[in-house]
Amino acid sequence: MQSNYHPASIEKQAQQHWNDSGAFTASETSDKPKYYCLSMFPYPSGKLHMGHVRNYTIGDVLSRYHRMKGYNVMQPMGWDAFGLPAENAAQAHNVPPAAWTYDNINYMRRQLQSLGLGIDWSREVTTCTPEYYRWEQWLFTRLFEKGIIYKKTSSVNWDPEDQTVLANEQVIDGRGWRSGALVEKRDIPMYFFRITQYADELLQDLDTLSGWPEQVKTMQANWIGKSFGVRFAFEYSTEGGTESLSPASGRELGERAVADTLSSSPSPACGGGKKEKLWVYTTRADTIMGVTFVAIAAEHPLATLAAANNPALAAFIEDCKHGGTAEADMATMEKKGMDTGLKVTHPITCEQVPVWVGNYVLMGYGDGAVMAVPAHDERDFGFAKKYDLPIKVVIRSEERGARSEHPLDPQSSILNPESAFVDYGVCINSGKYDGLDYDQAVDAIAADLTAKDLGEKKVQFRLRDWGISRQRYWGCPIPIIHCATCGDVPVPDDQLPVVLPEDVVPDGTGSPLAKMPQFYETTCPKCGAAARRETDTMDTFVESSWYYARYTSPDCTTGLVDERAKHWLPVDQYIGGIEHAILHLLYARFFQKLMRDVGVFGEGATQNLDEPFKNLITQGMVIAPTFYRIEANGKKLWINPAEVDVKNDERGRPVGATLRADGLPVIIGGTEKMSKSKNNGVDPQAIIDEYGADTARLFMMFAAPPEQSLEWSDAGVEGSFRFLKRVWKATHDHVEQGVVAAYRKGELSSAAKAMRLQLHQTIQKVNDDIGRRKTFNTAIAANMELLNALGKYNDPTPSGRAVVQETLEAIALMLNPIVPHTCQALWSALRPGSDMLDQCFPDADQSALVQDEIELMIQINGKLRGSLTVAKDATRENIEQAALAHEAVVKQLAGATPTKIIVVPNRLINIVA
RNA sequence: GCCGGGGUGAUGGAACUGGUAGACGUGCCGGACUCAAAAUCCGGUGCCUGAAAGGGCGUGGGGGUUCGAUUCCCCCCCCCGGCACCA
Repeated sequence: MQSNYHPASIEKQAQQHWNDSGAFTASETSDKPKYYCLSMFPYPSGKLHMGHVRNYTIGDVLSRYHRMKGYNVMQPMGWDAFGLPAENAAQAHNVPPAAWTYDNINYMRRQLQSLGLGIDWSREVTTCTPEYYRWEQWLFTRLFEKGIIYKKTSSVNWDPEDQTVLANEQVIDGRGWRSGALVEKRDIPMYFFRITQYADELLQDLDTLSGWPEQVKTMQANWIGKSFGVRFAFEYSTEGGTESLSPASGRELGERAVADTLSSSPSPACGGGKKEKLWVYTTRADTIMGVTFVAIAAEHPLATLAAANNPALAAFIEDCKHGGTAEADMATMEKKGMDTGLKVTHPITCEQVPVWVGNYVLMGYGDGAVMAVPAHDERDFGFAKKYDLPIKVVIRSEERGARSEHPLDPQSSILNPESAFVDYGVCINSGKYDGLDYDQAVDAIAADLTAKDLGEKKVQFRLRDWGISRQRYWGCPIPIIHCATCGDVPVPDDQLPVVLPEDVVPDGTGSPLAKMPQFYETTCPKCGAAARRETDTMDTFVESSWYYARYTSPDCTTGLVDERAKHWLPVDQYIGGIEHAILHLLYARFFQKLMRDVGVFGEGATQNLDEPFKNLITQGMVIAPTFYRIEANGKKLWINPAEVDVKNDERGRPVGATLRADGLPVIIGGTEKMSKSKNNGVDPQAIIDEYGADTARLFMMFAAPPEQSLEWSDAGVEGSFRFLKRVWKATHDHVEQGVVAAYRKGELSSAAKAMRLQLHQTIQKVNDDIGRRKTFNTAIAANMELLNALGKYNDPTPSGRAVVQETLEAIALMLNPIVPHTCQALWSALRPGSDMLDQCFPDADQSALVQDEIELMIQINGKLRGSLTVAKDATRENIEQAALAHEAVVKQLAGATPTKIIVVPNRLINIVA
């Protein structure tokens, strides 16, 4: 064994050995229980970043731990290879996205391999290859035929200068990121996945995911947003103009045709005559008597109607079309509105209520119109204040006589309301509903609306259908052919895949495929006439929604997956960034259900295949300090931490920083997510080259638990490297002393017994930390403590050395999932001729854990005053007596009699005086 | 704006079910080794007070429940993630 720790040669040798032995090739024929461990696959952006290293190290630690626990482990890897960055890079470097992407993949694969991950590379999938996306297209055609995929128009960000559709990310302060032109909303036809049809199942099945973090389930449940409310209509008479409300202007309404949103029917409700209906949805029907206006979206057909003879309104509606489509922008922008001049009839009071257009009303949610109750809704309140609309209070706080702190509550003595009273309470100023609580009022009002045929209780979801059409080149072609006579025809199986040409360099204007007759000119599969192929591609979220299934059958040419899917699915452990908590994870869950229902997994194979991911870890970000200088033009010049020296004061506090190149000061910024824009990224490759992959892995696992953000620290990396050197040296020094024989029971000194007690306590803790808690940082800390204790334990006798051997072997085994190269070598030294790949993870020796005495803390009035060592089986009386006789207790009590003594077994005694 | 998460020494973090706050690492201080430095090893290190023993304070801020609160409840501040076309 070499006396010094040389990671470069150790790691090369270990990786060679793992490759040669095919150690990580997963087989379906093993008789061990399966463990499918999946990390979110990377986008091939160029090179690995620290977030990847963290993600894949967590996956590898769990894979190797379970392998050592007797599982048949499958850990695959692949590439989420379609996407926008490839098109941007293509434009910047004049190289086709395909070539750029494949180059990146080849470079990043080598980087991943140098991390020593136990990956089955024979299962690698790349989403931009026809072998992969062929099955995505196949599934698309099946879903299209089932009606799960449908077409409707939807709003996109339109850059009028570049004549192209922009992603939300490409819209900055309402302008196109390249052109700087004001972005407009534009309605175009798109294909949608009917995810709302699965809303209830997606919500309910969250309860079955006991291995998911609560926060992720909460976020998904809120995203799906099931609400119980009332959908009802305000009526109004039309004096001409309804004929302009053709169904076509009801685009965006999705399932409900405009005829339903603005339906005509004779109504007996408030006066006779032919009436139109303006539908709204509310979860607060109990406040219906407080409605003082109705707000509709700018795109609402009624707004279009009202604007026909109203140029000011038309201009306002036009103005609402500027700005991006992102919900965060919509929700944070200034609330603006304009009176349409139209009045509608309140369905209960029959009063006339004004209709306003509000820029905050979303056309894509519900009916695109809302009832406004300024007294009891914050947004309506602000709007009413701004435009001086009436505020009618119809709810007071529930407890009679209780003094509310809200000025809008009649029971309050406070005046000048500055916010709405949004709590639930009891109806007032509401005629026959006075005195009813929320549930009673909603029941009564819904019943009255139903009787008038003007509404009913309704369950509504916040979740919207998933639009997947993208007017981009570098994506999976949508397998549809447009025929003048046959309509939208799905591409037949024998014509799949629709291959994306790979030699295209997009120019940033419009969609390249739409300019390529050789791509879009085709014939209709049904009638044979000349037809046009769809030139939109799919949202790249589609590829990442089913890749986990393809890993089970990566080479299958007869279907999306074959029978191997049933062996491996569901994924036992999924690991990825918290930023995917909603969209990706919801889409993947949706796809699992789609594939199940299409029969991808075979007939009668639905058991256990409702959900794709049994256990989930959402890892935090990798963050690092930032440094910058203010340039002459006032802009910040960000400087990489690697080029900066930080000065600390005598207590270690940073007091300043200088640029190494010129020795002049730089400004210390905040600690933020590693990014190109802040130039605070640390290249994993540099760390691997300098310290080895194991040091990088160890630091990543030690610096923070997986779910928290992880702060990069060069000194911390040094510390991890130091620890590996200490383990190496301890093993080396021991092995150099020669072979040891096993000790016999009963011959151990008390120091040796204490050493073994700590060893087996550590083994127990590490099993719990890795297996149950997934807190690798505390597992590593426990091993550090153990090594520190071993350094102090110095027993050169044969039995003493046997305990050292036992401890060093256990340390190598326990650290193996985290630093596998080093432990592979340590094991060879400790057990010549034996292979770490064949070893099991250690279990604690229960007999070593037996203790005769325990230490109890003594508190007086909850304050720590001393401690007491008692026999393990001491009675409560014995403990109390011993505590009362304790020197510190006698002194503190000063003769007083305790009123109460609390004894918490194995922990403490609290004497209350 | 809405949804979710976080805030503990100089610093990354630990304290798992309400029971010893600060494990382990980093930094810093002191010592050993060295001509010297680096590396390595040993000791110390929450703050205030005290010669010491000890005492007081202390988990973003304010309040509450409890014998006992970093942990549970209410209000507030700040930071981060997501918001449907970044992945």
